[in-house]
Amino acid sequence: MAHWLMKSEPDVYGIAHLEADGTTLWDGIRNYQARNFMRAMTLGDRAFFYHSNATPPGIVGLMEVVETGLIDPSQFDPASPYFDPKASREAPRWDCVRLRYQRSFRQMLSLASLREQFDAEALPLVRRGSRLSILPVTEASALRIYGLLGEAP
DNA sequence: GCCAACGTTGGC
DNA sequence: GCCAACGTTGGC
Repeated sequence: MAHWLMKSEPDVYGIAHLEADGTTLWDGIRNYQARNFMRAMTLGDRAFFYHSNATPPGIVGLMEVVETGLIDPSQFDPASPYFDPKASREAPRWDCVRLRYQRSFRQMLSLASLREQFDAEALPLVRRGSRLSILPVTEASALRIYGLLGEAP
């Protein structure tokens, strides 16, 4: 069971939306490195839900991977902002996973706090200018994150 | 609004 | 294949 961190803007799709929906398709990822991390996910993996473009940005909750290897349907939809004219049903380019809401943490763990606790090697998220919307989290870093939050793993 | 990081595109 | 220009993400 691996840990990941996945970013979403709370105004677009925040943890409150996921809590209401129960599960969600993590679609619209159009970055190959992020896509490849999704491909590496396995059932039962955990993902920290991170609010980006928020004030402050930070980790707000926890999700579980419940389906893997799904084709992202938005790439075929001309009306979608994620439409990709280079993708076809015969040769899809983007896939995604399904995530289930697990819980919201009692407090947010802000990026500023994470920067006090981790260097970029231990948690690449804290690197200045980091843009990747999906990142792996080592088990050591995951345990420390739970500890800082006062939450059980 | 500015800037850092970095992927993509296109000219050659 | 190189590289400059451009676009996007996202923090501050």
